[in-house]
Amino acid sequence: MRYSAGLINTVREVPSEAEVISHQLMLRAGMIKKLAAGVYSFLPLGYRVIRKIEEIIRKEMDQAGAQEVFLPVLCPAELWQDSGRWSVYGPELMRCKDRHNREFCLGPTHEEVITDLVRREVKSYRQLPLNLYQIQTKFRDEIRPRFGLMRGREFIMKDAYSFDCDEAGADVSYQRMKETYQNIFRKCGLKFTMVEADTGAIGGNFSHEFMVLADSGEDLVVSCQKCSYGSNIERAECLPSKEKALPDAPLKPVEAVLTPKYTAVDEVADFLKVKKDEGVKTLIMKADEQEVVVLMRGDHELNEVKLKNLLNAVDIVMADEATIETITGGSVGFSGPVGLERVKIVADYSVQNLFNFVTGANKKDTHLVNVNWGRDCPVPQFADLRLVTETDRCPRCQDKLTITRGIEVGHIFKLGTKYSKALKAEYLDQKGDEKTIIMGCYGIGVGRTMAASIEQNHDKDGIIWPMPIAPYQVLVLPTDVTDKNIKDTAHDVYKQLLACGIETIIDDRDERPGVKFKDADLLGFPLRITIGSRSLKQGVIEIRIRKTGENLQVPKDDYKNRVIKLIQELQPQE
RNA sequence: CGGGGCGUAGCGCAGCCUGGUAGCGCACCGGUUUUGGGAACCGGGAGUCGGAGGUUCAAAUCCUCUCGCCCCGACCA
Repeated sequence: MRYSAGLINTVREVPSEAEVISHQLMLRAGMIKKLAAGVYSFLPLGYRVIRKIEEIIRKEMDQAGAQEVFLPVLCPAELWQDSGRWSVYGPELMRCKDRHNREFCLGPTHEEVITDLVRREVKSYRQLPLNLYQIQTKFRDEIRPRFGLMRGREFIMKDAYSFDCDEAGADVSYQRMKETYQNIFRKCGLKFTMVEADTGAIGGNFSHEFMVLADSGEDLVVSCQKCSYGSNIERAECLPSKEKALPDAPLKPVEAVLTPKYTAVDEVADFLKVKKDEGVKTLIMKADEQEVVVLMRGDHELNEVKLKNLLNAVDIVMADEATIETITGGSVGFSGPVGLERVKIVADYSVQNLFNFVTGANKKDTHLVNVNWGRDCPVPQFADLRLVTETDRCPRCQDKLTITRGIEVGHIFKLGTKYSKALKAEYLDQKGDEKTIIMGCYGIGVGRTMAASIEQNHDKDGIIWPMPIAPYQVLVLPTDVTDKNIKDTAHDVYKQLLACGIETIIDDRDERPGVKFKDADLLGFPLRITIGSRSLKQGVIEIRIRKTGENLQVPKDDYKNRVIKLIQELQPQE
């Protein structure tokens, strides 16, 4: 590729729309361009990266025995009504109507479509197991598209679906995808970690996420320093807190204390001279329009996903002021469990062992001290409802936990029969009995993987592409194309490398060297060969490694071998 | 959807408060000199000032409405 013939426009200044580094660099490198919020065009260099990631995915998926298909983006509403998700998916589903007023949606994921296909095609156990995948544009009308390719409303996703006769087979399929995903991300040159995850709107029994660790990540990843335990914080289990021995002395009588204007746990604890973990905070939530009171220890945070799963709710939000006042009869900031009737109360395990604790009085500017379960308020339902913190211990091995930010680039689910049952995807087994197919589904965000790679591989000068997904492996850079000797040598090197099957681009623009060096760094090609008067005089070829900044001077007759070797060395190690 | 911010040339911004010729830097086009880490000078093209309505002799500027975009929360590959 000749640079001068390419559509490559780099920009010096950071566009104001970009917050995270991958977004900034992709815009500055002219790899993507925004058309609308969360909707991006890929320009030639950017699209080359996408295609490289896609090819790695295809190769690994095919090797795992999966077959590629291509499903429609436009999906009829009926299928979604059958699965029940037409109403559940909410405004995130891009809906539209055709000229006959029939309803459709733009596929945000394809369980319905693929299950429909399979139920029509598969009749016998002889046709199973099956793993079908596609790489395609998905649509989700996200409330807030963010961070460029990281969270778009239109995005490229690889989605795969497995179909098995029984649980054992489904486990094998799941396991195979788990390994395949690790291969894919490793071959893309990413550092990642696999964690347990919540199943969310897709549903199913259990799932794993593949996380690229990066500060800009939207997820929090909990991992054990000792064993292999890793989990999305949404799912991370909390070990029950150590039991506090009940006091020998009889429980103290409840007392109301004036705490004017103090609503925050910190303030109340300070004011009453107690520790934060000696108080119970009371959250009034709405779970699908049903009010529920949640009790947490003062120093803990609610994990909304756990609450959602406990209540089997679709949507959880904080109740508004009016609702809180109706339920508690008091003002916001002074809620407590005492005297609450006719409302569901759930509490985190950590408050189970508290006694003589502090809580709101459901009365303005008032808190209660020495509250005790049973005596002063009903004993609520206890459950694991809180967010893990770094002071918690690993639920598997009791060692220390760390919490880091991560970008979810892949997610695999064991679905079970959620969709096959709803859509009646069945087969006949050996005995001729009708059985429901067991499913799994497996997603990879292709654009997000590209963004995550940049988050992980960049420096102050720009992108540093891992070799396997770089738009070009080598950039040949003549410092001055008006010098015939330099120009001819550069073109010769360029042709030689192409002849070796190396993906090469030559910066044949009539620009000053500084401009070309800056662009080379920004665009992030792994290897750069500089042809200038300096190296010509010395009779050497100069190879620069983007990642390390190392400059190699190699003999003219050996440079091809060196380039080939360097390309190999820069491949991810097995 | 709630909270905050921003819409002026392809990009980054000034001008708005106090109404009166639409500006700067980068990028782009032509020219001269330059050429190993974002060159200098000369000349040039490019703008419905997000949109609609209003106030006014006069609106980028004041008022009302509206649309878009970005950031913080709920969603997720």
